Amino acid sequence: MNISLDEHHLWAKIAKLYYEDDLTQGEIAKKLGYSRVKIHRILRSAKENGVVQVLISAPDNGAVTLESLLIKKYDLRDCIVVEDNPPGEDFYLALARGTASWLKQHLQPGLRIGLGLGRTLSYLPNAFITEKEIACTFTEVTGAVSDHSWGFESNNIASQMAEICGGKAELFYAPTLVSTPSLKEQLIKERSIKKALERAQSCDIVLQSVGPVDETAILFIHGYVSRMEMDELKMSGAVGDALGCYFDKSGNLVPSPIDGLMIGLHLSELIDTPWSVLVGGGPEKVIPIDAALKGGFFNVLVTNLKTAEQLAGKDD
Amino acid sequence: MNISLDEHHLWAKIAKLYYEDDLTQGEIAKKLGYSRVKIHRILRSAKENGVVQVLISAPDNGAVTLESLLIKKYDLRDCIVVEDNPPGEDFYLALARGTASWLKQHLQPGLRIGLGLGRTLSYLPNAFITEKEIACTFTEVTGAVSDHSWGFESNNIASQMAEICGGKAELFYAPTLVSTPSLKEQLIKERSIKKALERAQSCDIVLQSVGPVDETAILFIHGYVSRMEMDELKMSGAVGDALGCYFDKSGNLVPSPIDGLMIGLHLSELIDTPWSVLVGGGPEKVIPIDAALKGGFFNVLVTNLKTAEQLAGKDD
DNA sequence: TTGAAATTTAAACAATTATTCAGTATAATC
DNA sequence: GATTATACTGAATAATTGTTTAAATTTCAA
Repeated sequence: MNISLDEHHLWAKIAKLYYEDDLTQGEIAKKLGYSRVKIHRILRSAKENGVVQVLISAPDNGAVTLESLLIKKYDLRDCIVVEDNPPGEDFYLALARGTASWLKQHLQPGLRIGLGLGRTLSYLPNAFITEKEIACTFTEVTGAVSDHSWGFESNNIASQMAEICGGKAELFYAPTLVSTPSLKEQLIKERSIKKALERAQSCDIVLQSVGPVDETAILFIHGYVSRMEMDELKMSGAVGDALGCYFDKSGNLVPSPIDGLMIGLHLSELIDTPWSVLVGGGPEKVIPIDAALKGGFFNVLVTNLKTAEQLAGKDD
Repeated sequence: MNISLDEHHLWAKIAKLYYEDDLTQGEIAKKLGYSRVKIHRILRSAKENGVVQVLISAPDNGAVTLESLLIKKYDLRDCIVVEDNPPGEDFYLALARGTASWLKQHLQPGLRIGLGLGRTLSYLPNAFITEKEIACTFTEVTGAVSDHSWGFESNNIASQMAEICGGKAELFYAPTLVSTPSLKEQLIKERSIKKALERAQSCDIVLQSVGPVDETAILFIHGYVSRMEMDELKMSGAVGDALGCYFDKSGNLVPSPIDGLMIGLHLSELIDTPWSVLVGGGPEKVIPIDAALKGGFFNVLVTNLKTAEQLAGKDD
């Protein structure tokens, strides 16, 4: 079936009346003497054949395009792509600003916002400003990292955020990792820990990052995972972790020695969270982020342009 | 009120989800966590602020643009703009093809199509082809021009068209003009003429051209109007005629000596015709066409690019 | 602080748009 | 020439979009 010039002409004329002169399909039909359905079909053909094109132009077009692409690719609820920055403070700050701006849109009195672990998240309070107070609760979803050498206290994030908002903070009084499974078993039976876990599970929003399975991994740096264990994890296909849970490149959870030692929300529990926000970017995070999103653990992504491009480009 | 970058960003993202990914406003709202109305407002803002633009591109864009412009300017039901041609056969043929193509779209069994006077219309049968027969009636709406020196018989148009369609022709057995008003009075009392006039009045479609008030006017050339009469008409503001009725540049009818002598449909009766098609083009016709359309006598225009441009450009 | 005006919101409603469906016509195949 | 696909049409219906309304919230001036 080929399309005549006359047909194109008619499509364009009707498209102009519809899109430019804002007549309704019914008005056009009555005017030109066609049926309403026919006008509708003509408009559809016009769109399908490229006579009508919709152009969306934003100042930061690249970012927007990637956002919508990634929303589609990973079936996300939302995606925020921030500008690139050289590695360092500014890089994290940009991600934090993106996260803060998203968060501000979604904060409502009474909501519980869960905060996970990660360097990126620690910048959040610096980027977060509110005009008005919102009575929200900021909750730690994992035990605290005992070693404070990162330059921040995990406690502080929840407390700081609560302070800025005029809301309250719920801290998780337990270590992130314990040394034996039996100790974990005992701990999670403790009333206070149980409560903390329940609070974590009932968050409306959870913010969390992911880490790679290599020497830069925080758990490795802090000695929670030995090199041998990490090699084993790699062998079994693990490409990243979040909340201390490892997963392979397809997003399937991979068993790890840490599983029995981690105190806090389990990654698989994020699936029930209305908003689970993955914040992160950088070359080493591309594969972990891709995997985590494929696993469906997160439904919102905050990342930077470069990372977004690489995620968009991955086509396996 | 100024618009922030963030706002643009949000508009663009939502516009992309709506226009490119074909999500409904409701789906977007549920996904992103806004209300449906908010998404609607965002989309409207995006359109209003030029973030969303609709581009309509046809091979013959100029013609289409003029068509929609003239439809708006003169509140037409339809408008067809054909390509330019040097004065002569091809010029008329192009107009005839345009008219024929429009007519073909609108022919339906049982319709009565009225044919007026004019050189342009005489080319119609040459340009008209149908695949299938349509039982239409082609009717002459004025008396015949007695002098056949134009190279065609007015009778022939209706007959030829009827033949092509497999429909029937209704001829108007009377002269276009008589020499005294009393003769006209007597004639239009005649049963056969009365019938012919009734037929003309009950047309679903009437095709007609307009003429200028100058030495090129057919009525002048054939001696129906003297130079003196024409000068008088000009003095009283007449800029053109159709069906032997003169009108000024605003489309108001101007009394003329011919009014009492013309046998046929009166221009003012066209206002009740569902489709009254003005076919014509050329530099000398610009003012008459503009005037006739302002008078509301026609609701469809078939013309050529150049003429359309000049009509579009007239802004008085 | 108070209270009037302006804005914003979500639900209900109205209008428009999109799809389905059944009937008709046309083309292709046997 | 009969028969099956294929394509087109418009009425009916379903879905979506747009507008109104009235209540809630915020803003601003006194």
